[in-house]
Amino acid sequence: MGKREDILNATLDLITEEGLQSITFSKIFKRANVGSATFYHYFDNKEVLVNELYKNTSKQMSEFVIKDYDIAATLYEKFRFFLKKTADFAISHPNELWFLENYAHSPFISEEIRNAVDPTISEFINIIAEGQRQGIIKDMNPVVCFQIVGGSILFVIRGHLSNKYPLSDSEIQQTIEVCWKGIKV
Amino acid sequence: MGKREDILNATLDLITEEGLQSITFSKIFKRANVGSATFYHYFDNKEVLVNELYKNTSKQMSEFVIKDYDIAATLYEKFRFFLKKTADFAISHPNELWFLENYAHSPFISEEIRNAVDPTISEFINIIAEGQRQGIIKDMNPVVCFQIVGGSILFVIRGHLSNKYPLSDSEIQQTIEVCWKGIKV
Amino acid sequence: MGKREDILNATLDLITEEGLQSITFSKIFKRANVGSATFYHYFDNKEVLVNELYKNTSKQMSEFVIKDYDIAATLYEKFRFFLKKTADFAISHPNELWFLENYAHSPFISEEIRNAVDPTISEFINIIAEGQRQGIIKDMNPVVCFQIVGGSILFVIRGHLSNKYPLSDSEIQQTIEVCWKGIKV
Amino acid sequence: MGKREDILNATLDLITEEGLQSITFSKIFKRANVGSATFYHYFDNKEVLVNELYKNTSKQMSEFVIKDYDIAATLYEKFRFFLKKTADFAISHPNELWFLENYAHSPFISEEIRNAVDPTISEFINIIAEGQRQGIIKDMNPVVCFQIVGGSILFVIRGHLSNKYPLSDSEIQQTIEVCWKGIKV
DNA sequence: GATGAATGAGAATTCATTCAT
DNA sequence: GATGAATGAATTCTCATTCAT
Repeated sequence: MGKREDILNATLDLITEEGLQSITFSKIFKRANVGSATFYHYFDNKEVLVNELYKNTSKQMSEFVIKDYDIAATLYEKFRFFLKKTADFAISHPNELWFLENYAHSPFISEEIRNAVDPTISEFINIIAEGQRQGIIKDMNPVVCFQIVGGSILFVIRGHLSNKYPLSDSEIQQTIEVCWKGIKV
Repeated sequence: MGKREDILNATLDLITEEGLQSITFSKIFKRANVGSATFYHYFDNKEVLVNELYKNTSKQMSEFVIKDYDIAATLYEKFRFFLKKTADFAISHPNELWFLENYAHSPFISEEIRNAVDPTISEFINIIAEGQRQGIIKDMNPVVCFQIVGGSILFVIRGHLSNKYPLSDSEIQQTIEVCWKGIKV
Repeated sequence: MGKREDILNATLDLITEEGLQSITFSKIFKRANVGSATFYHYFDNKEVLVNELYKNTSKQMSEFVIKDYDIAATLYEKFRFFLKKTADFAISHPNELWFLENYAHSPFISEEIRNAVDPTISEFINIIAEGQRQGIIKDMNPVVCFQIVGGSILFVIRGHLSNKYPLSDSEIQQTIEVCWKGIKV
Repeated sequence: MGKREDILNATLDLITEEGLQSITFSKIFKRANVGSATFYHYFDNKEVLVNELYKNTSKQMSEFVIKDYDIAATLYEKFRFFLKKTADFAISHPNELWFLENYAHSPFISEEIRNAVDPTISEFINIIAEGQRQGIIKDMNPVVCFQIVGGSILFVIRGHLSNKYPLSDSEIQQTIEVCWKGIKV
């Protein structure tokens, strides 16, 4: 495992423990067991680090969600699959989720990276569009539709992570049902 | 208008203009026309300022949403009202919204303030519970239900604010319809 | 009891509790229950306060030591009296003592006040000079002689106050004996 | 010579030149030719610096006094030696002396450092105890005895440094004689 | 006489970044 | 490739003092 990974891991760990605001480079150096100059060997500056981390974490989430995706499943099953896997990731990786949500708006994240097309999301949006073509899902901007169902599932997890309520699998299933019922014709 | 207000206003203005990351105290002092020590006369430190601002902004949103609330309206109308007003606030106050979402997770915000009960949200949750009692809305944890519909509407706005798509009133109405259809029996 | 006294008392109290270095005016204002401007009504600035305190405390010590002075006593008895009373004051007013010792060297104390003649000390030095005239005490600069015996007694108390050793009356008597034996012919 | 030494030296120089009260960090940085952050690389904060300086200065005095100590000398000669060297140090290093006396009582100096055993003082106290064993010096707590003679010599120097009187070698010899006569049997 | 909000100069401290090794 | 001592500009925060009431 290289120093570069150490730095990225240490940064996410620290975000987890102390919150985004209070992170300093020297904390990262100490945590990653890395000299300060070593950092600059791998990352030109803070911005580059954060962008890299954002890319990494995005990819991690994307790959987690798409894993075990059954291309032969029905449209409804695929829809359920995406939301369920998203919920699973959010619950098991709360800090990654939180980092992604916060930094997506940050001036640090370059336009290019923020707008990069995520293949998993693309596939999900394709599924929605396909559903619309088949007359199963309501006609609307499929990206808006994606935001509707994505927002629902993520906010339900958020509420749970903020200790507003316990969350069992049945609530998650319920949420997915609500989403499906809402958007279907 | 006292210096304390000046400081709070200047801070929010600066967040609006420059984003959260780049704000420094000296910028606040200059903007508020206030000596540095004056700041510390009113706020013990940065944390206190941010908490105060969070309380203020929460209240602002809460009051914006509840304004013109018609207690005599039907349950469906009330539901639509809350989501529409939330969307209106989000669109017209993007920086306030972003500040609230980001800082809600920050270690700066005290547990006490984070968990404070918002009367507008309470009323919305009550409406949901009332709908359930009347057999109009599906039986589920009303707070979870609130997160579902709130997440939908806010994510739709977010997507718009991130330039993913233009947003006309008809998309907002559509979103509200999806929410209602999803949760009703 | 006037505000002026309150300020002086509060200042000495704070020196006692927190040490000289860490005293600030706002602490004094709070402790004395006095507005900041009230302070400046009585004392032009910090220097004046410290000088006033120095004068006050000097006088307090001086009056404590001279109290019950028996002008009819023998020279030896008078000598013992001064040293014993000095020791008594030092033990019972450690903070006053410490303030006097530290600030005597401070640039804050004006030359005028630092060099002001203390009547009690004058009387003690007179006693020494008288002893020399009578051929009882060794011939030397009486002020130097005063420093010798004063230094002895105060350092013995200091050592005690610094917890180097317990101190009973017999050690004090012993110290006085040493002083007397040292300077007598 | 490292930066750490530079900082300590600059601090002592400044105390010597300007007195304790007026020292600021930026003066130290300039004098030591050191960036501000460099200071914090070596010393966690002001307190640590002052403690370190206290240790250094203590050691300096200790080494000055013990220098040229003749272990073969008679007890009386040793006694004279310690007092004479103490006086020499006090006269030639008034600021160091004053720093030691003032800061010994300061809350800045940690208990541990304040109570550290000085080998030169230990040796002096041993000499006193040895004199008592030989029946030359009066029986009393040797530490008290040390304070008696130390206080005498230091107060005599103090009086001189405060411009109360000129001081030639003969007054110092006289003072040492008084001390010896006072404590011997 | 008494007040305390307001101040700005300046203090201590932190930070991202560089450079010689 | 790896290091960490060194940096100075920037930042947070303090302080003695003033002024309008």
